[in-house]
Amino acid sequence: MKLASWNVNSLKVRLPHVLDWLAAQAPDIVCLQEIKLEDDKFPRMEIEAAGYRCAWSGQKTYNGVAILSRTPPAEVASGMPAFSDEQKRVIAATVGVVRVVCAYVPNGQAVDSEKYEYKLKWLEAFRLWLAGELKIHPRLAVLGDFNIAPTDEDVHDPKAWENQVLFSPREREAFQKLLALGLKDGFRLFTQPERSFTWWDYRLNAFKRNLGLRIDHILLSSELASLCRASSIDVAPRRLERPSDHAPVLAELQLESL
DNA sequence: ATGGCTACGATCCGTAGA
Repeated sequence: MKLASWNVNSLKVRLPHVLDWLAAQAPDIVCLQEIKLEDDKFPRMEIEAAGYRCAWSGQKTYNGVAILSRTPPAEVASGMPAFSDEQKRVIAATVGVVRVVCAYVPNGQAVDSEKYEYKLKWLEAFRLWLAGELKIHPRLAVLGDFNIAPTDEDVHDPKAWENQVLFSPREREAFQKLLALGLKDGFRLFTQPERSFTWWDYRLNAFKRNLGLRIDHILLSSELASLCRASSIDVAPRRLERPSDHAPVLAELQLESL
Protein backbone atom coordinates (compact mmCIF):
# COMPACT_ATOMS: atom_id res chain seq x y z
CA MET A 1 0.00 0.00 0.00
CA LYS A 2 1.34 3.35 -1.11
CA LEU A 3 0.56 6.41 1.01
CA ALA A 4 1.30 10.00 0.04
CA SER A 5 0.99 13.55 1.26
CA TRP A 6 1.03 16.68 -0.90
CA ASN A 7 0.40 20.33 -0.20
CA VAL A 8 -1.02 21.36 -3.58
CA ASN A 9 -1.40 25.11 -2.90
CA SER A 10 -4.86 25.38 -4.53
CA LEU A 11 -6.53 22.25 -5.87
CA LYS A 12 -8.31 24.38 -8.48
CA VAL A 13 -5.01 25.43 -10.04
CA ARG A 14 -3.25 22.09 -9.42
CA LEU A 15 -5.97 19.62 -10.43
CA PRO A 16 -4.23 18.69 -13.72
CA HIS A 17 -0.98 18.04 -11.83
CA VAL A 18 -2.80 15.95 -9.24
CA LEU A 19 -4.58 13.84 -11.87
CA ASP A 20 -1.36 13.27 -13.81
CA TRP A 21 0.44 12.37 -10.62
CA LEU A 22 -2.25 9.87 -9.53
CA ALA A 23 -1.84 8.17 -12.92
CA ALA A 24 1.97 8.19 -12.71
CA GLN A 25 2.38 7.00 -9.11
CA ALA A 26 -0.83 5.04 -8.54
CA PRO A 27 -0.88 5.69 -4.78
CA ASP A 28 -3.54 3.96 -2.69
CA ILE A 29 -4.09 6.89 -0.34
CA VAL A 30 -3.25 10.57 -0.88
CA CYS A 31 -3.60 13.34 1.68
CA LEU A 32 -3.88 16.83 0.20
CA GLN A 33 -3.43 20.15 1.99
CA GLU A 34 -4.20 23.75 1.08
CA ILE A 35 -6.93 22.79 -1.34
CA LYS A 36 -8.31 26.35 -0.87
CA LEU A 37 -11.80 25.39 -2.02
CA GLU A 38 -15.25 25.65 -0.52
CA ASP A 39 -16.81 22.21 -0.09
CA ASP A 40 -19.22 22.60 -3.00
CA LYS A 41 -16.33 23.44 -5.35
CA PHE A 42 -14.42 20.21 -4.68
CA PRO A 43 -13.67 18.42 -7.99
CA ARG A 44 -15.18 15.13 -6.87
CA MET A 45 -16.23 13.98 -10.37
CA GLU A 46 -12.76 14.43 -11.87
CA ILE A 47 -11.07 12.61 -9.00
CA GLU A 48 -13.61 9.77 -9.01
CA ALA A 49 -13.10 9.42 -12.76
CA ALA A 50 -9.42 8.85 -11.97
CA GLY A 51 -10.39 5.92 -9.73
CA TYR A 52 -10.35 7.57 -6.30
CA ARG A 53 -12.97 8.26 -3.67
CA CYS A 54 -12.66 11.39 -1.55
CA ALA A 55 -13.31 12.93 1.82
CA TRP A 56 -12.69 16.65 2.22
CA SER A 57 -13.03 19.62 4.52
CA GLY A 58 -12.57 22.91 2.73
CA GLN A 59 -13.00 26.64 3.02
CA LYS A 60 -12.69 29.64 0.75
CA THR A 61 -9.18 30.97 -0.06
CA TYR A 62 -7.25 29.35 2.79
CA ASN A 63 -6.42 25.92 4.22
CA GLY A 64 -8.58 22.92 3.37
CA VAL A 65 -7.64 19.23 3.48
CA ALA A 66 -8.70 16.08 1.63
CA ILE A 67 -8.11 12.33 1.62
CA LEU A 68 -8.25 10.46 -1.69
CA SER A 69 -8.25 6.67 -1.66
CA ARG A 70 -8.81 3.72 -3.97
CA THR A 71 -11.24 2.17 -1.50
CA PRO A 72 -13.84 4.49 0.01
CA PRO A 73 -12.74 6.42 3.11
CA ALA A 74 -14.91 5.39 6.08
CA GLU A 75 -15.64 6.91 9.52
CA VAL A 76 -14.69 10.34 8.21
CA ALA A 77 -14.14 13.00 10.87
CA SER A 78 -12.95 16.57 10.43
CA GLY A 79 -11.33 18.85 12.98
CA MET A 80 -10.30 18.11 16.56
CA PRO A 81 -13.27 17.85 18.98
CA ALA A 82 -11.52 19.61 21.88
CA PHE A 83 -10.11 22.43 19.73
CA SER A 84 -12.77 24.47 18.00
CA ASP A 85 -11.29 26.16 14.96
CA GLU A 86 -12.75 27.95 11.97
CA GLN A 87 -9.72 26.90 9.96
CA LYS A 88 -10.09 23.60 8.12
CA ARG A 89 -6.84 21.82 8.89
CA VAL A 90 -7.65 18.24 9.88
CA ILE A 91 -9.55 15.35 8.34
CA ALA A 92 -9.35 11.70 9.35
CA ALA A 93 -10.70 8.54 7.77
CA THR A 94 -10.36 4.77 7.93
CA VAL A 95 -9.09 3.22 4.72
CA GLY A 96 -8.95 -0.55 4.90
CA VAL A 97 -7.00 -1.45 8.03
CA VAL A 98 -5.34 1.94 8.39
CA ARG A 99 -6.58 5.04 10.20
CA VAL A 100 -5.41 8.06 8.22
CA VAL A 101 -5.04 11.59 9.60
CA CYS A 102 -4.45 14.39 7.10
CA ALA A 103 -3.22 17.61 8.68
CA TYR A 104 -2.26 21.11 7.62
CA VAL A 105 -0.34 22.54 10.57
CA PRO A 106 -0.45 26.36 10.85
CA ASN A 107 2.46 28.19 9.24
CA GLY A 108 3.21 30.48 12.17
CA GLN A 109 4.30 33.46 10.04
CA ALA A 110 7.04 34.76 12.40
CA VAL A 111 8.28 33.72 15.83
CA ASP A 112 7.10 36.94 17.51
CA SER A 113 3.61 36.84 15.94
CA GLU A 114 0.17 35.82 17.21
CA LYS A 115 0.10 33.23 14.46
CA TYR A 116 3.16 31.58 15.95
CA GLU A 117 1.41 31.27 19.32
CA TYR A 118 -1.64 29.87 17.54
CA LYS A 119 0.63 27.34 15.82
CA LEU A 120 2.06 26.15 19.14
CA LYS A 121 -1.37 25.94 20.77
CA TRP A 122 -2.65 24.09 17.74
CA LEU A 123 0.25 21.62 17.92
CA GLU A 124 -0.41 20.92 21.60
CA ALA A 125 -4.09 20.28 20.88
CA PHE A 126 -3.02 18.04 17.99
CA ARG A 127 -0.69 16.08 20.29
CA LEU A 128 -3.41 15.50 22.88
CA TRP A 129 -5.92 14.50 20.24
CA LEU A 130 -3.45 12.12 18.53
CA ALA A 131 -2.66 10.47 21.87
CA GLY A 132 -6.32 9.44 22.09
CA GLU A 133 -6.50 8.44 18.43
CA LEU A 134 -3.46 6.19 18.85
CA LYS A 135 -5.16 4.33 21.69
CA ILE A 136 -8.24 3.72 19.53
CA HIS A 137 -6.33 3.08 16.30
CA PRO A 138 -2.97 1.35 16.74
CA ARG A 139 -2.55 1.36 12.96
CA LEU A 140 -2.38 5.14 12.63
CA ALA A 141 -0.73 7.18 9.87
CA VAL A 142 -0.47 10.96 10.25
CA LEU A 143 0.32 12.67 6.98
CA GLY A 144 0.58 16.31 6.15
CA ASP A 145 2.27 19.64 5.91
CA PHE A 146 3.67 20.05 9.42
CA ASN A 147 5.38 23.36 8.64
CA ILE A 148 8.30 22.18 10.80
CA ALA A 149 11.75 21.08 9.67
CA PRO A 150 12.67 18.66 12.48
CA THR A 151 16.48 18.65 12.32
CA ASP A 152 19.50 20.39 10.75
CA GLU A 153 19.48 17.79 7.97
CA ASP A 154 16.05 19.01 6.93
CA VAL A 155 17.16 22.58 6.22
CA HIS A 156 19.42 23.74 3.37
CA ASP A 157 21.09 26.33 5.63
CA PRO A 158 20.46 25.59 9.33
CA LYS A 159 22.56 28.58 10.45
CA ALA A 160 20.48 31.00 8.40
CA TRP A 161 17.23 29.39 9.58
CA GLU A 162 18.18 29.29 13.25
CA ASN A 163 15.31 30.73 15.32
CA GLN A 164 13.25 31.34 12.17
CA VAL A 165 9.68 30.15 11.86
CA LEU A 166 9.48 26.53 10.57
CA PHE A 167 12.75 25.71 12.36
CA SER A 168 12.60 27.49 15.72
CA PRO A 169 13.39 25.45 18.88
CA ARG A 170 9.81 25.58 20.19
CA GLU A 171 8.43 24.24 16.92
CA ARG A 172 11.01 21.45 16.75
CA GLU A 173 10.27 20.58 20.36
CA ALA A 174 6.56 20.34 19.51
CA PHE A 175 7.45 18.00 16.65
CA GLN A 176 9.55 15.80 18.96
CA LYS A 177 6.61 15.62 21.35
CA LEU A 178 4.50 14.21 18.53
CA LEU A 179 7.16 11.55 17.94
CA ALA A 180 7.19 10.86 21.69
CA LEU A 181 3.62 9.61 21.37
CA GLY A 182 5.15 6.61 19.64
CA LEU A 183 5.09 7.93 16.08
CA LYS A 184 7.99 7.47 13.67
CA ASP A 185 9.15 9.84 10.93
CA GLY A 186 8.58 7.49 7.98
CA PHE A 187 11.12 9.19 5.72
CA ARG A 188 13.91 8.70 8.25
CA LEU A 189 13.28 4.98 8.64
CA PHE A 190 15.55 4.66 5.61
CA THR A 191 18.88 5.99 4.37
CA GLN A 192 18.05 9.03 2.28
CA PRO A 193 19.94 11.33 -0.08
CA GLU A 194 21.49 14.38 1.57
CA ARG A 195 19.61 17.62 1.09
CA SER A 196 16.20 15.95 0.71
CA PHE A 197 13.46 18.57 0.90
CA THR A 198 9.71 18.88 0.27
CA TRP A 199 9.33 22.65 -0.05
CA TRP A 200 11.21 25.33 -1.97
CA ASP A 201 10.37 29.04 -2.07
CA TYR A 202 8.96 30.22 -5.38
CA ARG A 203 11.49 33.05 -5.30
CA LEU A 204 15.24 33.12 -5.92
CA ASN A 205 15.26 30.02 -8.11
CA ALA A 206 15.17 28.13 -4.83
CA PHE A 207 14.15 24.83 -6.40
CA LYS A 208 16.87 24.85 -9.05
CA ARG A 209 19.43 25.62 -6.34
CA ASN A 210 17.80 23.07 -3.99
CA LEU A 211 17.38 25.69 -1.26
CA GLY A 212 14.58 23.84 0.50
CA LEU A 213 13.15 22.53 3.72
CA ARG A 214 11.67 19.15 4.62
CA ILE A 215 8.41 20.16 6.29
CA ASP A 216 5.94 17.61 4.89
CA HIS A 217 5.93 14.34 6.78
CA ILE A 218 4.42 10.89 7.12
CA LEU A 219 4.33 9.82 10.76
CA LEU A 220 3.60 6.16 11.45
CA SER A 221 2.50 4.37 14.60
CA SER A 222 4.91 1.65 15.77
CA GLU A 223 2.76 -1.03 14.22
CA LEU A 224 2.74 0.66 10.80
CA ALA A 225 6.39 1.69 11.02
CA SER A 226 7.35 -1.97 11.36
CA LEU A 227 5.52 -2.62 8.07
CA CYS A 228 7.04 0.32 6.19
CA ARG A 229 9.30 -0.81 3.33
CA ALA A 230 10.22 2.50 1.64
CA SER A 231 9.76 6.24 1.77
CA SER A 232 10.68 8.96 -0.71
CA ILE A 233 10.03 12.46 -1.98
CA ASP A 234 8.91 12.83 -5.60
CA VAL A 235 10.36 16.11 -6.87
CA ALA A 236 9.00 15.62 -10.42
CA PRO A 237 5.82 17.69 -9.90
CA ARG A 238 7.93 20.60 -8.60
CA ARG A 239 9.60 20.79 -12.03
CA LEU A 240 6.34 21.29 -13.95
CA GLU A 241 5.01 24.59 -15.25
CA ARG A 242 3.10 26.47 -12.55
CA PRO A 243 3.90 23.97 -9.79
CA SER A 244 2.90 23.78 -6.16
CA ASP A 245 5.79 24.99 -4.00
CA HIS A 246 5.65 21.58 -2.22
CA ALA A 247 6.58 18.14 -3.55
CA PRO A 248 4.73 14.96 -2.52
CA VAL A 249 6.19 12.59 0.07
CA LEU A 250 5.45 8.86 -0.15
CA ALA A 251 5.63 5.76 2.02
CA GLU A 252 5.03 2.12 1.18
CA LEU A 253 3.53 -0.28 3.69
CA GLN A 254 3.48 -4.04 3.46
CA LEU A 255 0.01 -4.90 4.75
CA GLU A 256 -0.49 -8.33 3.21
CA SER A 257 0.24 -10.04 6.53
CA LEU A 258 -2.68 -8.25 8.23
C1' DA B 1 18.29 46.14 -0.76
C1' DT B 2 14.14 43.19 4.45
C1' DG B 3 12.84 42.38 -1.83
C1' DG B 4 12.70 38.30 -4.68
C1' DC B 5 7.00 34.27 -6.30
C1' DT B 6 2.26 32.61 -6.32
C1' DA B 7 -2.86 32.34 -5.23
C1' DC B 8 -6.66 34.79 -4.04
C1' DG B 9 -10.08 38.30 -3.79
C1' DA B 10 -10.11 42.51 -4.01
C1' DT B 11 -9.51 45.77 -7.79
C1' DC B 12 -4.80 47.40 -10.67
C1' DC B 13 -2.80 46.51 -4.40
C1' DG B 14 -3.07 43.85 0.17
C1' DT B 15 -2.87 39.45 2.63
C1' DA B 16 -0.86 35.12 3.27
C1' DG B 17 2.04 31.49 2.51
C1' DA B 18 6.85 29.30 4.11
